Amino acid sequence: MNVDWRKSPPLTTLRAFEATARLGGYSAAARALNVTPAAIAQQVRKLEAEVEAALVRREGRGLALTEAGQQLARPLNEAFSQIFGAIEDLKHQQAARGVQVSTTDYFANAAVLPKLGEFWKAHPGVQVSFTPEGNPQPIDTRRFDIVIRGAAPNHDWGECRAIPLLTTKMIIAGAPALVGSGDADLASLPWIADHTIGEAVFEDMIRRAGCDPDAITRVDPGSARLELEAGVMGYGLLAGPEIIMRRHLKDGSLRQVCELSGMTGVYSAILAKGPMRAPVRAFLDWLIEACRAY
Amino acid sequence: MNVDWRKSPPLTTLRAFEATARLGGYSAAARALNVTPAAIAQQVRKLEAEVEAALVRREGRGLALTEAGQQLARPLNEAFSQIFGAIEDLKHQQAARGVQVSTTDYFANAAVLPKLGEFWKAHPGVQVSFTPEGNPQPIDTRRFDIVIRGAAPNHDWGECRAIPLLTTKMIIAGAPALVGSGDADLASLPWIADHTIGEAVFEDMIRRAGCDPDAITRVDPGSARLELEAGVMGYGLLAGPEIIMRRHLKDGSLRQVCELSGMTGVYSAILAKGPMRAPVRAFLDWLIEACRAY
DNA sequence: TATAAGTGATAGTCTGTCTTACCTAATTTG
DNA sequence: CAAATTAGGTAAGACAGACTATCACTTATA
Repeated sequence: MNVDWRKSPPLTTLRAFEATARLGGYSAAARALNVTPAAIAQQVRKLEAEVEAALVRREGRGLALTEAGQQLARPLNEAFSQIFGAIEDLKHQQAARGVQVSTTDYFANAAVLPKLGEFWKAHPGVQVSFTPEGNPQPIDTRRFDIVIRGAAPNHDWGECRAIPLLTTKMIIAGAPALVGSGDADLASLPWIADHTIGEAVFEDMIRRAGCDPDAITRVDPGSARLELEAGVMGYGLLAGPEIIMRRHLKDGSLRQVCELSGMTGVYSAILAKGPMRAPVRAFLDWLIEACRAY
Repeated sequence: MNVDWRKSPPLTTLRAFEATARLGGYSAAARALNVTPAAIAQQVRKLEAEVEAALVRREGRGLALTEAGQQLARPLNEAFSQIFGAIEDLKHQQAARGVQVSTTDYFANAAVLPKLGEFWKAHPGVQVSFTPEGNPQPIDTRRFDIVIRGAAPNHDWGECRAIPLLTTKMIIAGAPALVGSGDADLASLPWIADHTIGEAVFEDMIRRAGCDPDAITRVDPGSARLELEAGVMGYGLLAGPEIIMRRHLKDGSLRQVCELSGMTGVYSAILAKGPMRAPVRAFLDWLIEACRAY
């Protein structure tokens, strides 16, 4: 139906009257709407002036509806119930839907999963679904509430909000068996075609390490998810963010060859602009806090 | 259904979104609600924050609804249509209902009916129903929109609004055949038991005329409606407002004996407090103007 | 009769909506 | 292809309308 609000009374007056009719008095309506009875009385009088009819009549200590009042009260009650119901449905639905997170495998393994138990404990009701994707994969903020990606500090995320989670050095590392204990001759060793941070960044790193991207031997394990494992197994050098190799550096399965000075990676949470659902905010807050520790 | 408005978004945001969804954009919605597009955009964003979901998405030059938006738009549209319809129904019904007027017979005959044609002409759509009642008859502002009654200027109308229509002298008059051409001996003549202004006032008038209400001869024509006619026919003296006898004074069928100085009658329109329907206001305005001429 | 609970009325405060102004993006038109 | 038009985005300030506070008054209930 075509509704022309220009010749309709303010909605607040309708709401006040509806509550008055439903609850049987100004005082009760005032409590329900969290205002003073005087406010309700004013609104109802205003509505009466608008429709040019008496809607309530004083009766003893309370109020009674006039015929016109009863006639108006029923549809108003139904309509407001419908509105309220629609809002509630949407809200619940939003709150119930878990948090959809897209991460790079390695970042999830290195930084998120180890601490995720804490989040489960703190927010038992919130379901978080991870979808590991390659770092260069396009960012779909329609499907995902949060997309975690690594990039250079000055990366332009376009339309989206980007919240920096942690900064990591970029390093070159390899299995001890490959790189030995001292300085290694990087140009002579094979490189794992590390895709964790993107191809362009990878080539930049190789140049910064003093090698020619086109001249080196590249080893591609076939899947991005196997690159780190391939590095640990000694199939080649790994170039990438320190954070994703940290565990292996610690337990000795990888050894850092050099640090690419003047180069840092930033992992950010990418979100669509606009409102944020409560569970998303909860997870994001936790994520920011969790990453601060690294 | 029990609606708790304390955890529901402001209705203005819902109205703004509903219009946006129905009309397909902020600009169109703004035109419909008679505000600027910026106002609509703000309201919709506020609603999005409230329900924690994106409702609209920019698409080219215009907008498109998200899934959540579509889900919310349908019930809102229905509900607002219902509200709007209920208001419209009530308003039309109010406007269509004619004006119910209760008058005293004589006042209607003397002051209202002669000019009523003007009102018909000026307001062809408005139906006015007159219910002649005796002046002392109780005033029922529930059944009547306007009650016209005569009384002393200081009369207390209680709960109601009283709008003075015209002031009239109180006089004593009789048929020429009864009172002759000079001064008449009032005490010796019969009096019509004039009820047009009320019994108490009638007795007061007789005293003011120098007679004892208990000593005079009273002629009661049986019905208040016949009193004036009885006076014209010479059955007795009439005491009452000048206005209701004026026509007869003019055409010579009645002759004024004396004027009760210090006594005036006021005919007033009595209305219930509260809002006034448009046709009622129209008639009242006309009535006030019409009475000013007397 | 006292007390509590409700409505009626009004003046002043204040919150929230709206406007203004300027911007960018996408379409249409000369 | 540039100019014009139409749409939405954002921020600051103006303004209206809703609300509060407080009075008086009425009607139930103990």
